[in-house]
Amino acid sequence: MQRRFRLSRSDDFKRVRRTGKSYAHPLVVLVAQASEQKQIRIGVTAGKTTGTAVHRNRAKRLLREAMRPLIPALTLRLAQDNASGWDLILIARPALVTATLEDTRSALTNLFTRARLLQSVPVDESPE
RNA sequence: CAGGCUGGUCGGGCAGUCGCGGUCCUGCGUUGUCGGGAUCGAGGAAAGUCCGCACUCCAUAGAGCACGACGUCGGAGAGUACCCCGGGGUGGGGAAACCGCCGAGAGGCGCGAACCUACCGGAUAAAAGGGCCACAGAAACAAACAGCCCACGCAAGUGUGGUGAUGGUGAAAAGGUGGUGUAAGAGACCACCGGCGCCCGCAGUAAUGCGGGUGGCCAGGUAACCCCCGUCGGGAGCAAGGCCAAGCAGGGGCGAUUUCGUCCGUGGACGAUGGGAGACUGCUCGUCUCCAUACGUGUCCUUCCCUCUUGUGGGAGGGACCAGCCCCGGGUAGGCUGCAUCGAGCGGCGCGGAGACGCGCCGCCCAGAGAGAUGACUGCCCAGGCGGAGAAAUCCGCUGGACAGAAUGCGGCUUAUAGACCAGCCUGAGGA
Repeated sequence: MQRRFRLSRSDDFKRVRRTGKSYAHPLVVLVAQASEQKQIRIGVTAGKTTGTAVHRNRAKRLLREAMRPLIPALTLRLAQDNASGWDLILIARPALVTATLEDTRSALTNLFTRARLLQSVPVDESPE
């Protein structure tokens, strides 16, 4: 996931977490808020409860790697609906440390479907 | 071969696909949140933050006190970092890391290799003091419970005195054995042994060791108690610090009161015209937006209540507007820098040294984010583990890699760590 898709400013994080709408999953929590900018920006977070620095890094890398192939679908839908952009925050939960890439990806598609950012799940994956 | 000790090394490898960050180069009818290429991209502990140094800011005439840390000897690090003086050096001074490294000594401990020593300054000891020593015990540094002895009080018994030999207590009760001596005893005295101090000699750079002489000095321990002696020590930290700097607030300045028409009527509304400011836009034109001097009993919008001619008036509340631009200093958000290689730097070879390490030559340039890059998947292989087959070599299957993630740099320490390898040494057993 390239840096240009990332949410990086501290103020943005605060704003989204305060006013955005959140969706929970055992592995990860999604917080979403519409923005004026015509693009998707994603912030990835792992708190102290996730574990040590190694575990936090592992969780964030897993989320970014799982997120990467989903970005084209999200931006496509953005173009179709001519809708506003979205600022998203993904918050890792402790169980994510032991999860595989496949687990993480299905968790994300599940969350995006529930948040109505994706219309249907991709072909060979199903939300749990 | 088994068990053990010490030191060191490594801590998965290769290939492919997809992906991320830095640096450099490069392409363009498209200058991009663009495309292409090259190259580099975590650790031995990156961790804990227990310390030292560099670096930065603050404080600081000099000296001392207080407080804190440390304490066998020699060496390496290092005559380095750093400080001082000077125009100029072959100049002067000179470190540190909560006991780090090498070697030695002393004490302790283990069969031994080894290991440990805040148990290595001082308790009369280069020189001076204070405190404390639980329980038990008569008494813990001054002392007489029992016992022993003598004298006196007639005696039994008791009291006064002497005694540290005997008993008991205790971690510890004043060096041990034998003798002399004595009322009984005691280093009170003597011989030998042990300890301590002093003197001399020898060995060693030294700590210290050995030998001789000498002093009855032998009345303890504790300085991770105060204290004394010696040495060292300003404080805070990269969120240090430096530069730039939206917005808001502050200070200063510039800033348009045009004309005509219509309507209500001492002033306004609307339209036109001209004027001012900003944006598009670097400039001209043009277009668009805003402004009309005004913090007032202002204008506009709106909610509720009363009046009630359903329109007006009054009251209470809410919202919007009354420009814009320029300059100034301080400075918030934010940005840039510090910050990524030229250093007590790393690697190789040679030489010197017992070693820490030093010298010489050659080569190298080696991560750098700021919501934080170094990852994911697949295949093959490898150390190791488990199971099976086999007399064995070996083969087959399954499994399989810990602790852990840079954030100013370097150094010391501590802690975590699956497993593997190498070297030296010790003990025991067996063989030649």
